[in-house]
Amino acid sequence: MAVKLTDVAQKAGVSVTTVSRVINNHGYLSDKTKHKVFTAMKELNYQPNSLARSLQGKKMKLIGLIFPEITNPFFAELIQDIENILFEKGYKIILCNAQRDKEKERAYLKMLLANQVDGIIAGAHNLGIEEYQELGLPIVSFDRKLSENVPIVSCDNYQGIKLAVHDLIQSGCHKIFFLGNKQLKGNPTDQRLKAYLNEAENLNFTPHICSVAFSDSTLLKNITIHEMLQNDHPDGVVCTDDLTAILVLQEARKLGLKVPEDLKVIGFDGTKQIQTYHSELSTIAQPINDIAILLVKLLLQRISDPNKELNKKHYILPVKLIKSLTTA
Amino acid sequence: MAVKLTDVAQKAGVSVTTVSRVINNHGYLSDKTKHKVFTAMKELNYQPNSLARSLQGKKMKLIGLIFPEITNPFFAELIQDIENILFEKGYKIILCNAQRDKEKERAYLKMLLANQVDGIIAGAHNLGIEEYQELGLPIVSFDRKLSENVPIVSCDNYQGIKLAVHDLIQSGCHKIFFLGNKQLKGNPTDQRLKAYLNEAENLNFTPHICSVAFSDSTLLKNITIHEMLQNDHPDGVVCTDDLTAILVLQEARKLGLKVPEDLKVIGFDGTKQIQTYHSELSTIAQPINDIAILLVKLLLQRISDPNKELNKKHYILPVKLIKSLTTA
DNA sequence: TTGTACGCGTTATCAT
DNA sequence: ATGATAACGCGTACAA
Repeated sequence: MAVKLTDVAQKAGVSVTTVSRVINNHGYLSDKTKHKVFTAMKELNYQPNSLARSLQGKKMKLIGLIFPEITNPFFAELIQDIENILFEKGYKIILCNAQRDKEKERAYLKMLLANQVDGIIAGAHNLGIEEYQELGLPIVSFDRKLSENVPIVSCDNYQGIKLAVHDLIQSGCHKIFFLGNKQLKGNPTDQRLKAYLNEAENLNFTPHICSVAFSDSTLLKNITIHEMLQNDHPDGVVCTDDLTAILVLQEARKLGLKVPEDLKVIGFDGTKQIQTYHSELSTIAQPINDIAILLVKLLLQRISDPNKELNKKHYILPVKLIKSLTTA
Repeated sequence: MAVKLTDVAQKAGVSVTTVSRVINNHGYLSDKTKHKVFTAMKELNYQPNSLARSLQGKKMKLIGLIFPEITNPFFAELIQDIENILFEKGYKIILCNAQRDKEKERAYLKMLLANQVDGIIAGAHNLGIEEYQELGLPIVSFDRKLSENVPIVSCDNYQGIKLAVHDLIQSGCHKIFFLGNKQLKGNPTDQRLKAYLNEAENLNFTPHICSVAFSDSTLLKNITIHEMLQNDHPDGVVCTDDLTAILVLQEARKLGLKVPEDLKVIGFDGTKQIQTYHSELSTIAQPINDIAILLVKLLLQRISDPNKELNKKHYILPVKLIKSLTTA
């Protein structure tokens, strides 16, 4: 059995109350007693039990993170940033890989509840609003609308795609395709398609939408992309994420299309990973670190004061165009 | 306050014991009672408190994962696989990003202890053996030697580099460089350099080692690679990870070197990510999923039977050559 | 078949 | 300045 308060108390020749006081720096204690207790703790390598502690109503300093996957560099970088910030503040994270699995997400929600997490940062949403609402836990959401009283953080999806379209137009494109999810679900990311359609109207070009779902397999995406390139001959493609943009580049190469001469491509996300290992790709960069900072800040606010009204429901962070070879 | 056992008991008109029995399916209960309890649970949306449960001696069903980073696709995929397998078995994970930070790793170790995790899968090791040993917790290690009684899982690092060298030789290389960590620390990954040196002797070529540390910045790596390519004119490079291999390809392109005509490159890891988005790269693939399966299996064994002697200390899993364009 | 009472490790309240 | 004890929510021996 692990070392506990009683052991330390016995070793130091004081009561458990005193030891608890020393640890939590409560009330008045003589330096002599403090010293005795500290040395006893060191000697026994004592580590307080968080569980027993939070049984008393203390915070677990534990945050649940729900994301669809961590192998996608965007999520990996976002999660890593969130983890770093939370660690600084003394919080640990339970990582939940919801994939596209309603049941898994539901199971994880239960687990987080059972583990008395202090709050949840949600980035995957296979589930409906209600299930999140009835948790009765502080939640913040990334890029998805969950409920009226859950604050949303997202980048400026509209402005992002607008920048992308303008970049392609300025680079001389005439037949610009939108490659991404077609279904609108009331989420901030819907703004991407909306921006594309609006700009098509403003800039007077015919919109073409090639639909690939985030959840499609790479193989399926490749086939869709191949057909688009071969049959429709776009000279510009706006992709709603960088990975899909890379697939377009690969398929283009296979078809003997020269980038950027025959075809220009622009992505979305702007992760360090892709910028380092595919530096040729033009993209719209999301401010990943700022998103992480804001998500954490809002969550900790809600944890410390759950009933305070939200100033804002939806926080939109600015994006940045990173121009590179694929739209040169 | 959250719903607790007493609330359910009251609602169902039975004692807490009965409710507890229903939940854990213990002893004999009348169907009528069961039914009453179940409906009460549903109505109150009751969720047992893991903390109180494990205070009382039950397992937390929580595993700590310590890795240096999650943005590296190799770790991301390994962690994702581990997470999936553990989830199936009813375990949750606390993710610890140790980076290259001794203090952070130490702090995390304490936290894991405080949170009563059932065990640890360790893949980052800035710390010495002792600190892991005195935890008194079931541990398994990936690719690093921690302690005599901590089982290690790793791929066949020796065979991997041997395959890589042979592939380059067969592709006609004469001046083959080893690009990776030069320092030997008694870990399984040391076998990579050893294999290179041995094969140089066996196959009768002069070994050239270009040293880059895993922790070097991309910029620094690029400079080192650039100098190697420009000054030493290798015609083949064995890299100890895929990401570094991609950097070599990029620097080669900048220098106008044609791959594979002027220069052949082979990587190590073989993640799905790199294979999908850099399918041109030849590499040595680690069996990531098998590693995950084995790590979990060994850990759960040690959790259920901590004192059982290890059959083996070091489990070595086979690697596979994936031949592609960069060594064509 | 069901209920009472105690213990898990910690903190808070009340005493001394 | 320090100690005794109840309470947190749950599981379980023991009792009924």
